[in-house]
Amino acid sequence: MSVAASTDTLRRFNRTYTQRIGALDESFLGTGRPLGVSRLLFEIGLDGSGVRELRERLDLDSGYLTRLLRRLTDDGLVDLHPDPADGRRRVVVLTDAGRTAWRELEDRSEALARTLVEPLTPRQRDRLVAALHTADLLVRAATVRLREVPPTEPMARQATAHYFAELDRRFPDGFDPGEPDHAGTFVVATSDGVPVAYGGVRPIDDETGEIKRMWVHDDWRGAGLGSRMLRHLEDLARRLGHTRVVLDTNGTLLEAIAMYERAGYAHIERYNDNPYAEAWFEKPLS
Amino acid sequence: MSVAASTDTLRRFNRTYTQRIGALDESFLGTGRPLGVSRLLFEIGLDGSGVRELRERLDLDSGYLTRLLRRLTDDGLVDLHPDPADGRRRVVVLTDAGRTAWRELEDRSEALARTLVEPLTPRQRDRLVAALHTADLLVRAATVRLREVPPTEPMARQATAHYFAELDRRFPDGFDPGEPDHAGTFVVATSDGVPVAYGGVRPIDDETGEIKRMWVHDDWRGAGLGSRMLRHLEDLARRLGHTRVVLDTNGTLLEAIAMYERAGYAHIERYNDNPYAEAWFEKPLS
DNA sequence: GACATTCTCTGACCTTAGTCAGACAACTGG
DNA sequence: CCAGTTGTCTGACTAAGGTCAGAGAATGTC
Repeated sequence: MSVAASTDTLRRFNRTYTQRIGALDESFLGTGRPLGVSRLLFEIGLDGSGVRELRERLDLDSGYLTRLLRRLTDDGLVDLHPDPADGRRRVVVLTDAGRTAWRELEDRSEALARTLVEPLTPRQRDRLVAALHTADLLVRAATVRLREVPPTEPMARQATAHYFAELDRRFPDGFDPGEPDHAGTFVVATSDGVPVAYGGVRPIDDETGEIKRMWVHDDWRGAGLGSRMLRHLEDLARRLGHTRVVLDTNGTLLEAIAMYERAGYAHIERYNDNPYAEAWFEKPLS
Repeated sequence: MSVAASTDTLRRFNRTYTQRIGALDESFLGTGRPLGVSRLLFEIGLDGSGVRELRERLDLDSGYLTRLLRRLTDDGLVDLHPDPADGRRRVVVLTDAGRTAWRELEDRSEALARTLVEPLTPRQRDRLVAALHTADLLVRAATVRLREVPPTEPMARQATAHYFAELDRRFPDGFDPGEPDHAGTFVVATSDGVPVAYGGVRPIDDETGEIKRMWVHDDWRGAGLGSRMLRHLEDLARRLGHTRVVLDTNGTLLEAIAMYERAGYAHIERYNDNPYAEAWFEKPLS
């Protein structure tokens, strides 16, 4: 289906959704407390959370978050403690009252879902659930956030570790990453604060950039994330002044090779001495 | 599928949706103007609108709507004229500048849809579109609003007209509504200001209420709306002090009969002299 | 050990989004 | 033609939901 034909349905749905469920959501969850505070309370969760993490996840201004948390502490719903591992940070935990309030939110959220699902027949329910499940996956995939990171940042390290582990799993004789090599500019794709794809560009010479460490999370394969990351890295290489990109890969990584070919990469001769590489590609950047 | 099993998916989707698309929506549409004003502008549409209708559709406070419209007129985007048919009412029409702004919103909305759809492969797009289409229908069905109305109100008249027209179409010898009879309490189900289902309860005696003029819009059959209206009318009858409800119907209305049986109605003897009736039902109200 | 950075918090400030009561004009039913 | 209703508008008010600059402590880096 063409992009244009898809957007109609999407827009119609968006309208239906914001009008109906959005309104319901507010009337259900925002009782007694403003909606934002309720959502924050819910997001803290029964196990508590780091303030830092909350700020990232909810994308809030730090001053604003402090104030929201103030309201929750004033109401006796949460306690703030300094993080034992890092004295600058705080962690939030729910008090007993907070736990009760959290469960009440949980109940309301469940009740909201019920009012929506109950009028439907079992068959319709099945259809709705299947539809929403699909939509959820695809919407998540489409709204993943790509961000440049230094390869030494925790998120990048995590992604790299996943990448190496996968190579080790898939190569017949395993994989040894050797000395850590942090040359290049790296990009991580995150969803809910978890790395789901990764990759980087290392300059080989003025013209040429090399695409490195392309990785996509298992659960996210087939969601178009790989091609998206690849396009993103090509843009990055272009911005870095390169006019072509190259990459190497191993013959066992069939999906990757297929993707490179789909994306307009052409086979070339060996250009490096990477012992694990079995195929080399290049693509000119227009 | 059970209600409980369904709510998980729904809640997860709701979370994904409000977090991602909700946020995108704001950043896309709310540029320059607050989101509410933008939405209002969009809702007015290229053909203009009655203020009264806008208030109904968007469920806004009249004072608030006046003020929102003020901002749009101040910005030179819309003009307000008195309705020629009724001097109390106003109609809003877009100015040339308003039309331009409207188209820009349209473009942005389209662009938002694109950013969501574009990262997907054509196959995934198909899946997303199908899923959202289904979800849209079912969410609409589940969030229809039921409201008591005097049977003389325009909305009720419309629904009654649809009902009579359908009987006339389906009965072999047509249907003649005869003298208008407005006895009873009526309920209309509306979606986006259009009646989609209708029905009423007329007291026969202290114990007994009669369910009358049950009608569901063609496009909405099979969405559980009929059973929902029926349940609603039973509740209404209960509130009116009745302990049982009865109804009559015609043999050609097979779906209706099946629905009554599913809902616990039992066949009884003829209890009235309605020449069109061929089957009579009753149900005790617990 | 100095310097830059990170994290939380505070004060000052602002817009958005709404509610409520009442004024006033236009219409409707008897 | 009069009493009640409907539709719009105004004034007065409130809560929600932020933004921005900077202070001050804790930590990392050289």
